[in-house]
Amino acid sequence: MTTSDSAAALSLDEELEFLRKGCVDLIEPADLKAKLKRAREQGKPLLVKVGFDPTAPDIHLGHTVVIRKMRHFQQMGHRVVFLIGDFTGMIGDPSGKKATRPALTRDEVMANAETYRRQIYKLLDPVTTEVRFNSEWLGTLGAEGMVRLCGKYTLARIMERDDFRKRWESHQPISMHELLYPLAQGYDSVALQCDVEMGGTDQLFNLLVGRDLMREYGQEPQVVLTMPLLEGLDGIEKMSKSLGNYIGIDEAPDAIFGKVMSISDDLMWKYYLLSTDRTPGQIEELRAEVANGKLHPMDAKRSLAKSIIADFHDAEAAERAEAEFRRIFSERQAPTDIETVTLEAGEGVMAVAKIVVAAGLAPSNSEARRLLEQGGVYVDDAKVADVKSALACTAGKSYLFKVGKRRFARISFA
RNA sequence: GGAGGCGUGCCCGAGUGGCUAAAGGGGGCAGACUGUAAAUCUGUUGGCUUAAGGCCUACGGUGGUUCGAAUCCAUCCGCCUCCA
Repeated sequence: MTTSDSAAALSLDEELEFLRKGCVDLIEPADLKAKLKRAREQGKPLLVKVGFDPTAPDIHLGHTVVIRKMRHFQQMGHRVVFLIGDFTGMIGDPSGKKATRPALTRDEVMANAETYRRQIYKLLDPVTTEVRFNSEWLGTLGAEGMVRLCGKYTLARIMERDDFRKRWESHQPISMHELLYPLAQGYDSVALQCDVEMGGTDQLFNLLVGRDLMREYGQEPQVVLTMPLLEGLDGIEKMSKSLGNYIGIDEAPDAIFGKVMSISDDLMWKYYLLSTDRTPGQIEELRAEVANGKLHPMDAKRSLAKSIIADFHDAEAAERAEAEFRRIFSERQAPTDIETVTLEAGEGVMAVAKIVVAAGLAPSNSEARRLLEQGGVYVDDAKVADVKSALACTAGKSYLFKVGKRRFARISFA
């Protein structure tokens, strides 16, 4: 995206400022400065690590907050390790409530890694990004190694972690292996001899354990940097695939545009801050323009949507998505590309409700009837509110169906 | 090893024999309005049906008591708490 020779152009303090922009925790700023200074003097880039779950290769906008920060480090000429936690993933995730997930096979892990690569290179530089797997060192650690590792830490310190403590106090179960999770993650930093580890703010504890363990192993402790968690489309819960409130990096431009437009006006500013490269100053300017009426909030949101699409696709796709959105929602016209559904022709007529279901525009007859009753069904631009309506279904007949706000289909009988 | 508690629809959570497809909230969907799939308000939210009635499925699993069970009993499974 941006040139990576900019490091040379910045002073040490400017580089530090650039890298810490947007972060929540930085432990410790002085340590980072010292590391950056040494990197310059010795011409040896820093090693920056971020861990990812091997089972969920669908990257969404929430993940890109920290990935974007990884890119910032790359732009400053540092080394970035995209660590796939294939070993820790096999143990099980502490935050997961349900049963331990089945261990992934080697092939599955590799396939997921490929998916990750394809997605992260939309933001990261493929040449300087190193993809690693923590089974590389954790898998060969063995029971003895694990016991030794446990010996480096105490239960009291593990229990300092907020969610463990709360679960303990409210008598929620904590499995033994969950206690091992922070240690395993921390050991990753030891194995890689990281200079910096990043993650969401919810990762603060785990990242700090890495710092402690590195000291225990006689290494210089890593710098810890956390990024804010991005709320999902609902504006309340953190963005996640399981909650369905996410924008996937792989989604079609039209879908991304619509989803961005659906966030609240308030939330838009946080997306600007964490999902674009605009500076805080530029964002404040936009905000002021909206506040004093010079800029319509919808236009500000449009720009945001385009910026995000341009990152994951390209500027042209962003323009097309915007035009399509205007068509469908502002002008209430049918989209340009409408899926054609061909149904088997019959004698006589077919109930509209049945057609809606047959075309996959509603999951059940009851739901179709409800939609009709609520005035959500249009056939050839005319509202059909009568539940009993029917249409000729002889061969050659064709209708344009609109169900709800965004489901369209051309239905033809053959 | 012992004692006790819990398991309800997408989620949370009422409900202790019929009036319960099951209160209430969240989420979803639809409509109005609009500046957008913002905000707000309203409606709706198991399935099938010849749409009027009616039928089927559902309150962890399985059996049972009863004219009738989410509600009572037995048993199994899962989860939790306390004592050791």
